Amino acid sequence: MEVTIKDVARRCNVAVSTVSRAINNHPDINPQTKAEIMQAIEELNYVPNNSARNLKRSDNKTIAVLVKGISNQFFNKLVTEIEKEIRTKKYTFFLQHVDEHANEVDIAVALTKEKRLRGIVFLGGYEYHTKESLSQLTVPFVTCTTSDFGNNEECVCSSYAVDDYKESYKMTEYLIRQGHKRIVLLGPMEHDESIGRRRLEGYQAALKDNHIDLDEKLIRYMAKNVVTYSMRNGYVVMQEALKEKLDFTAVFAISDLLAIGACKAIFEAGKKIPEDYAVAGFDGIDETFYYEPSITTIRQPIKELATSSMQALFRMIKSKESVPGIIFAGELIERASTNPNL
Amino acid sequence: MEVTIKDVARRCNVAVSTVSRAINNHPDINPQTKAEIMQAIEELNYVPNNSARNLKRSDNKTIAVLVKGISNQFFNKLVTEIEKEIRTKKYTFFLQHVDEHANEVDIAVALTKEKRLRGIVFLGGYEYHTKESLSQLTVPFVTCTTSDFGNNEECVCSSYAVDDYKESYKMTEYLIRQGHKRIVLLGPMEHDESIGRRRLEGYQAALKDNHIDLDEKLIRYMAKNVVTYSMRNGYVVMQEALKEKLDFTAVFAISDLLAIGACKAIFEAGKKIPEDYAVAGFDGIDETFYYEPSITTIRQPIKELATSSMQALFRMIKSKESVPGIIFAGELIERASTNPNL
DNA sequence: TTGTAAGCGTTATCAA
DNA sequence: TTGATAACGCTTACAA
Repeated sequence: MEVTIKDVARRCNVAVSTVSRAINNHPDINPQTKAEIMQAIEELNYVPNNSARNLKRSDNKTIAVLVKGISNQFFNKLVTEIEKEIRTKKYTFFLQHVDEHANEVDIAVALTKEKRLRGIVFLGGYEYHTKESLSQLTVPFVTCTTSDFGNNEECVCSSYAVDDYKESYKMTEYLIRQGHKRIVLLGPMEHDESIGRRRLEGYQAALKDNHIDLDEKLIRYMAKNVVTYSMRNGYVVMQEALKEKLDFTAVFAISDLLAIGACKAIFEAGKKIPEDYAVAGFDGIDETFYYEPSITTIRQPIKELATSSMQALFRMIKSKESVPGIIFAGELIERASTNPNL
Repeated sequence: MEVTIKDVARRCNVAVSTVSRAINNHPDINPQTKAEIMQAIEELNYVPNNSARNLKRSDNKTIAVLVKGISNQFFNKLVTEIEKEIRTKKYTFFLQHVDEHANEVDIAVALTKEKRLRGIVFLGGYEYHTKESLSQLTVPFVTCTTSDFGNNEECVCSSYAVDDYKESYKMTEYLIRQGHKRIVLLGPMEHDESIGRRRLEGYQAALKDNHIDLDEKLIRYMAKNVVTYSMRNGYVVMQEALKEKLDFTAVFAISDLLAIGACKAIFEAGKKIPEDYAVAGFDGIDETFYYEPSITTIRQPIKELATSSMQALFRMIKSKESVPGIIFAGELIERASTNPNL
């Protein structure tokens, strides 16, 4: 059997409450006694049972991170940063991937009860949830990379993301200024209501504002039955477009991984980047730099996204009041995939 | 306050034990009563408190996955598969990254007590641990991608990995047969005692068996102060080698990410792949296909690694007896980065 | 088939 | 400063 607080108490000839005081840094304890207890704990290799603690304590210090959809490099980096922040604050980090088609809020509600969460981080996911489901979320939460969940006046929450519409607009306009008029959009799933849609809208708006007629054929939705936002998806969709002999001079993919897949399809068709087709992505993952040619992209500030999300979450856990979120600026990084002079 | 089992019992005019029987699928319960209870649970939105359950139950169904060192695409894919397996079996998945320089076994021991783990999965990590520290591991564990932990007769454990030595030997020999005699090894950290070392040894052995003198200058250890096994590390080390005007015709990187970094450095130096330098990697991540040119690599069977590890772990949790591990064969995938005809 | 009650390992309250 | 003890929410003998 595992060693418990009782064993420690027995060993030191003190009551369990005294041991508890020692391990929890209570003020009213004799330093001498405490020292002895800590010594015994060391010797016995005692580690408090978390379940018992959580059962008793009101403050079960665990934070869940729910990642919606398949996790890729971008999310992984974000998660890694978040995990660090959580551990630094001595909270327990609990990660769960949630299926593309599942309702992350329902899962969060159940998880909160089951694990007595203190806070939740939502990564990715849809933007709109009903008031009813949201009001069931009794702990503070932050949405990261997705601006917010819609009707959430009653919740303690905050959100941290770039303005997907604006950044997408920025990239499209950049391509237009590079002289492109026929820009393929490697876009979201059809009927997407989330960040993918925002990016699509930014593209459309930029074209319009620059008096370029929107050609629906240039909008290529993500392939079904292929992982969303993946290299493979970009590859498949681009192959299709090339096979159709679609007329275009540039590709704007709404994620870097899609962009990489598209590049491969283009190379396999015997074309050059950027001479035949310019290619740009979105997210700013490291791969874009290392690809040959390096790929133009919008860099999302991952570190800032992670730290400010967590800062807000911890603040809300303390104050039980929502804090204002932040819209971060993305950075357009121009590289050789859209500019032969680089 | 959260709704508890008592609330459900009260609502149904039954005892808590009856409710417990209902939620735990005990046979001795009136189906009618059970139905009513389930109905009430639904209505009250009741979710059992995990901590209380775990405290009472002997079988706290959680499995921890410890990832050593920074996590990259390769590990992420593996972890995702493992998470799926764990959830399928209705276990709780608990992920923790452990620092490159920390002792993962010590962490596992503490975690086991704290969270009452039923099993552990070690990903990456060093190969040798002392008998004493290992004997403290009271729950079954599997090591995945690292052959084993050395002295572990007393543990309930198993291991799943490719033979790093052999696969590395295979790749080196392949490059030799392609006509290369001066092959740069983008190798492990200096003093590495883990898989990196195995791969280095495989390289050395292949050269020797093919009567090629080993030139120490061709062995490039990983850069310190840069994330290990990362694109950046390969990039930096390759830049260095090129600046030295090192004489070589091929590069064998002991990870795909290193290989990609190396490719970039080569391109930036104005050289061609594979015409000037052939490049090969190790692991078989998707990026190697999408890179231009596609990169020759050794594919590790991620899916099989994950499923067989977990199968073994579950079996050991049941039987409390070690099961034999498996050494998987890697697959050499020849691509354009080493063969201009592809 | 159901209810009663003990106990899992902690922390917190109260009294000493 | 310390100790005894109730309680946290659940499972499980055992009794009914």
